[in-house]
Amino acid sequence: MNSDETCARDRLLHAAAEVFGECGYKGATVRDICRRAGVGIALVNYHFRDKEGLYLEVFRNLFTRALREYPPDMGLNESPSTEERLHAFIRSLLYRLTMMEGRHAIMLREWLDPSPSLVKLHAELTNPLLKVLSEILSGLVDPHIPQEQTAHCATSIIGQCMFYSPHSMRFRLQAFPMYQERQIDTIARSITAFSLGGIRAINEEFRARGESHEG
Amino acid sequence: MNSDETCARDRLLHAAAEVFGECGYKGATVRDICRRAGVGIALVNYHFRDKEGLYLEVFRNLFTRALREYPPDMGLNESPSTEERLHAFIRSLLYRLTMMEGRHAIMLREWLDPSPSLVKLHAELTNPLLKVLSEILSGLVDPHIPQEQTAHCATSIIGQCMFYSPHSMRFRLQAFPMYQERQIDTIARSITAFSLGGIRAINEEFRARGESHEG
Amino acid sequence: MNSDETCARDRLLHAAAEVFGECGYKGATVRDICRRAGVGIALVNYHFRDKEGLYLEVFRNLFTRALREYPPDMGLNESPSTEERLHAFIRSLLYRLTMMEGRHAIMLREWLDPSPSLVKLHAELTNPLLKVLSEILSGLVDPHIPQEQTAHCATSIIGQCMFYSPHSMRFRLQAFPMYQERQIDTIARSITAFSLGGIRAINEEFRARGESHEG
Amino acid sequence: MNSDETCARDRLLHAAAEVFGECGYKGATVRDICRRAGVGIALVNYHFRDKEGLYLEVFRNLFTRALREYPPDMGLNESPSTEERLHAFIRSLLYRLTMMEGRHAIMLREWLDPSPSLVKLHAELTNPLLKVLSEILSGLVDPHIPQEQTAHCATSIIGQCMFYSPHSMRFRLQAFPMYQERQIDTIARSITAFSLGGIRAINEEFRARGESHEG
DNA sequence: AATGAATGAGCCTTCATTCAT
DNA sequence: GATGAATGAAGGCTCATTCAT
Repeated sequence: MNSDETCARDRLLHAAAEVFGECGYKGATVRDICRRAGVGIALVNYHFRDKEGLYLEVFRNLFTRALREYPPDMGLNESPSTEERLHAFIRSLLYRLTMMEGRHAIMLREWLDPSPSLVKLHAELTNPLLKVLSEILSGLVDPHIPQEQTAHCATSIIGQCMFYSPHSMRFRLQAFPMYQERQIDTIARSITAFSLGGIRAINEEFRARGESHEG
Repeated sequence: MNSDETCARDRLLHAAAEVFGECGYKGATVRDICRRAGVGIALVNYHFRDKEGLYLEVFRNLFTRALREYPPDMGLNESPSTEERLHAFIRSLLYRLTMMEGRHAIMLREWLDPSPSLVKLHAELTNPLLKVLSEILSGLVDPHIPQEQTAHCATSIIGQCMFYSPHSMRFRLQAFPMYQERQIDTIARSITAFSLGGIRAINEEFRARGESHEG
Repeated sequence: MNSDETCARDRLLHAAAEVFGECGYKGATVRDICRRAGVGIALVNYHFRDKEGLYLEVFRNLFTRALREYPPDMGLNESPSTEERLHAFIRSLLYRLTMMEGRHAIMLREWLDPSPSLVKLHAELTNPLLKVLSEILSGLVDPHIPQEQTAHCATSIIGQCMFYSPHSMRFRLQAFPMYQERQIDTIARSITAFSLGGIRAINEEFRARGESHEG
Repeated sequence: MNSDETCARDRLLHAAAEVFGECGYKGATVRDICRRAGVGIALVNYHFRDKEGLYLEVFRNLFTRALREYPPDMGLNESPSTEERLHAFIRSLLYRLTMMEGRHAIMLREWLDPSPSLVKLHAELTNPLLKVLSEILSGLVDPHIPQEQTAHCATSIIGQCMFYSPHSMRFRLQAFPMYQERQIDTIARSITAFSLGGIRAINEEFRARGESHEG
């Protein structure tokens, strides 16, 4: 459609995001990507050196673009409460995951089943986000609770969000209905409430155990 | 070791579980599987018709074996409470996931990124488990809460467990420490407590909203 | 022609000898070789692992076969003189070179411009021949002549023969007439006479210089 | 170093001489040549029409430059003897071959294994040299000896020199020591002595045969 | 004079699959 | 029940070449 407007390099990135998302790294073929982009096969070697180089660039592009569009403090007012910050974090994560749907499914695949060669880049891009979550949790979890337990909470929260990915098992089992983009806010509220309740329970259990030890 | 004792078909299944687990469906090669199994290449077609047929059989085998060893009511006494049943469900799921680790990572891959052709079998095997969870949740979630919200709770619970899979992103980012097999019980307790708190919060929120509507 | 009689592996070797000889290693294509052999493309990988593996095997095959057919003591009677042994050596070398003509030109190419990966095998196969020549020369060259000078004589002899290769420059410049197989004996006699004269001259020069030093 | 001083065309020729020499015609890539020359890829087509055109030009350049530097009468005094002229011819040939070593190995490759498309140019450049050698030999070989036999002598002489090429088999087998540039004169003397002896032997043999026929 | 983005043919290799035994 | 020789389609990648600037 826009094969005459944008430059070939960008068309290649665009098509690669689609194909990698649909077929995964191994399943995608350079030929198919170039055909969809409407460019010669040799261009992937010319611009990105490799199939892997192309993949890496696509990944980086999508990740940063999604993060720019849906940052972890998305839609927060001036002085948000910690609960609001957690909600924003969860909501933005869900939005990013949803945004990747269809032509940008590559990111989801990478989250669910990372390619060995991309682990480094992945960690590089993801670690800042994890730090944000850790910082939010430090305002919710009892400060005496051991670090490990807090990490479990973080894992629980991210795990819930990831599992809503349209590429996860949940999507295919059809036991649960497919969710629409406009339902994301509902899901975000649900996960937030669920998680706040979970954290509260962890706190209570910890305090109860502490008292029984002391008493 | 037992390459001379067990029959070729079983050796093939064993080797296939390894290779599919290590490399994924696309990444695994029939040649490699047969080499590891110590059998001729044509045997895969002879016994399983296809690479896909072999994959399917491996999947069914591992799934049912894991389910036999760690059933969803694992370790429950005679008349368990609903909370105990949820804990048993979560714990058995974690054990099954962990059991598949290493030699049998194929299952985890399939959960995270199902092959299209296996969705049917997958649903066939998984749906009974989801029914069990639904039934457990029906004893914990306020009966007036809409079906959809209950489904969200189920999704949250399974999502948490899945995310502990050693093949998921969490495992590779190293922000969280790798867990040992003996730590599964700890994780199971944590997820159970977190989820019970989550469900309680969902219930409370629903009632609060209901009262505000009524009042 | 005999594509139904001999086994595929041999047909492949035969065709490869032809194509490598005509086009060189780089210039030859696996596709062309397989087409000429009347076999599928994957067979080169199946039997020889690589294009290089095939090349290596072709080389070894031709070399040993030529050596079996025209050994360096070809046509010698019971107690040959040293001159006769040199003549036999030169004649057999010319015969081997000529035998390679056409479909077996690969060897000539390898002698003239060795592939890096084959140097080892080449030396392995050639060194015994060089030892034979050295031993012959030790009966012709003055024993007081330094080793290096003897090596020069060996080089001169082999160089003369090699240059008659139908693939060498001489062949293409057309300043010299192409030689027929039946002329090999004439050429062998010429080179032998030339070389014996050369060795004699080297001996004389050495002695003359020695006397002038002494006197 | 002088990548900014000399014009692009010359830098291209220089780099091409290197790369062609190292990798041969097929092995060399236009991209590599242009990268080494520090110019755009399209320039080879612009200046030389073709990869082959570039090769041809490089060849002609090197050949004429070597011939200018080491002409076949190199270092001769006013009225040289025929033997001295043969020595000069051999010595200059060895020098030219050696000069091409390293950066300009292309010439040696071409002598050993000429590209079909260059045979014409090659003959054009080489034939005058062969005429010089023929003329020298006419002063050494018995005038009654048939033309063909004289040609054999010429072939023997050139063959000996060519075989000293650092790219020939001799160089790689390590059975003979590598020669240094300063040893060229020694080698030239050796080949000259060897060849004069050879020619003398050919003459003697011819006369002996003639007498036996007459007598 | 010179560039570099872009191309398509073609190369080597791999892979799942089959057939004769 | 089991083998392994043999296949063809397809994949990633390279290369000489051209075109617009």
